This record gives sequence, structure tokens and C-alpha cells, in this order.
Amino acid sequence: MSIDRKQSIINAATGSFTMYGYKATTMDQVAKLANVGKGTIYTFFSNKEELFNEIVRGMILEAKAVAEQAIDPGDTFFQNLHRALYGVLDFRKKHQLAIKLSQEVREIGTPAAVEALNQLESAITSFIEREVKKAVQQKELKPCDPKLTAFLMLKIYISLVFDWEKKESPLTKEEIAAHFEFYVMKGIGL
Amino acid sequence: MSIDRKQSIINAATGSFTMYGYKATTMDQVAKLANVGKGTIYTFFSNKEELFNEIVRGMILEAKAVAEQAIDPGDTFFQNLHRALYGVLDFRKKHQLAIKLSQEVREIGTPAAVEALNQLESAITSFIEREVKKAVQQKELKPCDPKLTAFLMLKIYISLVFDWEKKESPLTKEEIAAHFEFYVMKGIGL
DNA sequence: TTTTTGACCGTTTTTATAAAATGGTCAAAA
DNA sequence: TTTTGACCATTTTATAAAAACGGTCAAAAA
Repeated sequence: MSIDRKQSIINAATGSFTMYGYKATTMDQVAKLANVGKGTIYTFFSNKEELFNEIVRGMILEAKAVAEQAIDPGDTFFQNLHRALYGVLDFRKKHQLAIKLSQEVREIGTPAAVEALNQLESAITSFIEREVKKAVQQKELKPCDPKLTAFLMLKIYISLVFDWEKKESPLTKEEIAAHFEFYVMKGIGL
Repeated sequence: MSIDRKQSIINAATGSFTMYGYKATTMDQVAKLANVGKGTIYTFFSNKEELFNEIVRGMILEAKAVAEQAIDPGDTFFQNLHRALYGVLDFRKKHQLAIKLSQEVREIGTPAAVEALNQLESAITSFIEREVKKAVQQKELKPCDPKLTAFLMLKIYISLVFDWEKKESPLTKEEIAAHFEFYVMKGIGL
């Protein structure tokens, strides 16, 4: 029985965090939505933050799956990375919980929401880092610091996808790929 | 006489904006510091924001001068750009008004402070854009969209100087130059 | 006449405090 | 043994009064 109850709590909490964000979700509300007494929640999760983290962990797994699916071992590093990054940023752009959390970070800066998005970003960087290491081993990339490379690649990708369109007209998926390849892979120097 | 009064108001306001930020600086306070009646301020500046903009304009001119001084026509594009960017970001890191304004943006998001920092960033991007155009003409760089190139270069530079040290140990000036050259100029692809 | 001023005005921000809501607990009920 | 919701200490919100603010302008000073 307790598995059902736990899942029902997770479902209720997911809905509420997605709808109202971290701060505006109350434990009473989650209990009501899950049809359990409030005390029951605390038999599965030691506090609100841990319940939240469980759900964030799920979201990050989803994002990782999206990235993973983009990898075709027969394809080039660049093609794979572009598909993976585009997919995962698209996921983040459309995933309701991620949307709500970044709104909450912008508007009230809730620490738990900041931390959640940091973890998501960290997961993406780790994924890129792994791909970079593979590509270096397979001589597809020059030898480099994989951590710094992953960090910069994500920064550049986010700049192209999110930041550029704050002042100029958005780039298409193809333009993003072309620019990413031009600046990062080939380099602008002669 | 009125030039003296205007300058005295500007000096007082610069001190106050630097010390307390935009929001916490009051027109009464500026009047007291400048030894003028409050009404006098409004004979030179139509409101608080215009007074602030005048001072921000000064700061941006200083930053431009720093960038300009870094340019040696006999040197390479990359050497010039690195010196200019490092100099201007160092300026921003040490200039008391810029420090106070970015703190104010972080903590309360005052629109006038946001706008001021945007203008500073915009001035830097324009400077880079001009240098990129020159370098393309002189065949030092591949043909490219100068605006997008300048935008990305600044993003990458800021990432290396400010963002990387949020999670890892800061990079030295030489490391920053080396990485910037490696990733942007030469490219990571084989 | 021209320039400078600060008391004054409508509005916004801060302060003070009472009321409501929240995360978490635990004795009792199931 | 598991589940519960009344209960607790603390935090958040609602509200109203007081203070501070940017900006104006009739009068004083130059």
C-alpha cells in the first residue's frame, strides 16, 4: 500500500510545484491533493525540500534521457552535440516545471529553485564533458580540458539560443548549428 | 557661475550614486552635498534619471578610453582584443560605481541600474564589433557577422573571467588569453 | 530681470503590528 | 504498525499610519 501512497504524494507534489512553484506549494495542499494526511508525507520525505529534490531528480533524469537519445555513435561529435544540446534546451524551454522554476528564480529567487536549476545545468555540463572526452579520445577534437570545454560550449549554446534573442531576432535551429560549428569547431582566425 | 554649480551637482551625485546606488540616492541628499538648493538641480537636469544618465555616460566614456588605449595598430587582432577586453572588464570589476550598480541590480533590480549596465555592455560590444570589422577587412579574421561575433566574443570572455570562478578556481590573465585564443580563434575541431 | 531656493504637494516607500498561513511534530486513532 | 490532523513555533502577509521621496513653483536673492 505504501508504494501507492508515496507515488500519489509525488504525483500531487509534481502537479503543485509545476503549477505554483516551490514557495507557493504548501505541504497541506500536497496532502489534500494526494488524499493523505499531512503526517504521511513525512514518513516518506523528511521535509519539503527533500520532496522537491526527488521531483527535480526526476526532471533531470528526463533531460538526460533526451540528451542520450540524441547520440548516434555513427555520427560526428558535432552533429551529436548539436542534437543533444538543442534537444535538452528545447526540453527546458517546454517542460512546465522548468519554466515555473526559472520564473520563480527570476521573480523571487527562491534558493531551492535556484539550486534545482543549477543541478540541471550541472547535469548538462557533465553530459557534454563525457562526450568531449570521448571525442578527444577518438581524435575528433583537439586535446583540451574537458570540463572547461563543456562549460564554454554550454555557455555559447545558451547565448545563441536564449540570450541573442533578447536583443535581436531569434536564430533558427540551422543558424544556431552553423554558428556553433563556425565559432567553436572551426574558429574564426585565419 | 552656473558651470561651477552644475559640476558641483555632478560631483555630489557621482559620489552618492557610487556610495548608495541609484535608488538610495535622494535628490535632497545630492542638493546638500552639492551645496545648492534642490530646485537648482532641476535647472540643469530634468529629473533624477537624467542626472544619473549623465554620470553613467561619463563612466562609459572612461571604459571606452580604457579599451581604446589597449589598441596597438601594429599588433595582432587577437592581442589587441585580449588587452582591450581584459582592461575593460578589469575596469568594470574595480570601478566603484559599476560595482555598486551591479550589486543593486542583483539585490533589487532597479530598472535604471539595469539600463545603465546594459548601456555599458552595449558600448563594449560596439567597440568589439568595430575591431572585428577592421580585422575582417585586413584578412586577419574569416568573413563573419560582426555583430554576432562581437556578441559571442564578449559572452565567452565574461564566462571565462566572471562565470568560471563561480564554481572553479579563477583563471589567470594568461590562462584566459590562452583559452580565448584556443576556443574562438583556432577552434577545437581537428 | 534672472537665478536660486526650500516649503509644499501628491505619491511612493517604510514602519509597525495584528492576523493568517506555513512547515513540521506527535499523541491519539485506525 | 501505520496514518492522521490538531497543535506549535515561526514566518509571511495584510493593513494602516508615518516617513520619505521626486518634483514644482511662488517668493527671495542676486
